[in-house]
Amino acid sequence: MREDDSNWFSKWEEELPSPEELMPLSQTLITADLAIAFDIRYPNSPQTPHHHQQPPPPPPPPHLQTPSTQPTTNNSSEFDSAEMGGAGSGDEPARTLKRPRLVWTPQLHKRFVDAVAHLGIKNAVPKTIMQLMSVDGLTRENVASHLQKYRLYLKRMQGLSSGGGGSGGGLSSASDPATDHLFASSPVPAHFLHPGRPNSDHFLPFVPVAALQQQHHQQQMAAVAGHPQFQPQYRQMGHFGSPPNGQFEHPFLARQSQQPVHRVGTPVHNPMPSYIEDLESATAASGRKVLTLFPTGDD
DNA sequence: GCGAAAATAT
DNA sequence: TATATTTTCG
Repeated sequence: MREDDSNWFSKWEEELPSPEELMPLSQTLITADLAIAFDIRYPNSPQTPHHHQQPPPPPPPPHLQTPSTQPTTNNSSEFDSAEMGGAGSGDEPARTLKRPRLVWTPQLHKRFVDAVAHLGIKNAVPKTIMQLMSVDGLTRENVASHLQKYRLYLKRMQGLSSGGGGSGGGLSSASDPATDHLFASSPVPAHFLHPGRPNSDHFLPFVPVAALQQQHHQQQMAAVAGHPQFQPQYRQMGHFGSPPNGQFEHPFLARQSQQPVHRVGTPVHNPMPSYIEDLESATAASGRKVLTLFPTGDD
């Protein structure tokens, strides 16, 4: 079991989205103007057949919440510069803006579950979970509300699996596809369901120091427009054992196609994805625009 | 700061 | 309409 401890983090690390995954997000932070100014050009994804071209200039200014209506007219709205005169600085938006709706993607949720599992249901409270998750941009409120839902989900599961046994890998049909899509995407630690059964599990060795220490620095959240959903960037805590001054900040590199799930009458074969653990979803073809977060002063 | 409920957006 | 996420209240 000790080995497990040492391994869990490694495994965890591996699960973390590769830089590539995060890249696209960073790109969005750069506005066209800015990019031009800096002579930066993103190797944007291959031209999608026929779709609305990627939004022109993703509004850099941390504003957000694009009205998700009308994907066709990607005209962004008129938010942006000009609007907050009282901000004092004027150009740099204060961190007083409202954050965009957080989208709990399977990955995020997985992290959440992991954190909760590692903490043990007992210590799994919003603040702690949030810290353990080390997800930039995630707020305690976000976690709290998700936790609320998650608990509800667990409760439901208990009820359904209580009488019968669902032992043996046979996942009972406790989860409604429509009800808990997200939750179903990540395995629920068995112990969660048995509070009254101190099995071998909770004893969380230690938590990454990096995760606990308050790093009030510049954290940025990225936003994606189009189908991508809001994906908070995991804080850079990869190696806490690394040199104290090991500050590798790779701004933005190149990243290309992620995996646009174009399921729009495209001649793509659906090999019956047995189980996608990356993204799924797409909430609706309406085209949810996404959100962007920005430096939160505190956390 | 936590948890639950209400409110709101999608 | 139902669901997801946020905001408010105890």
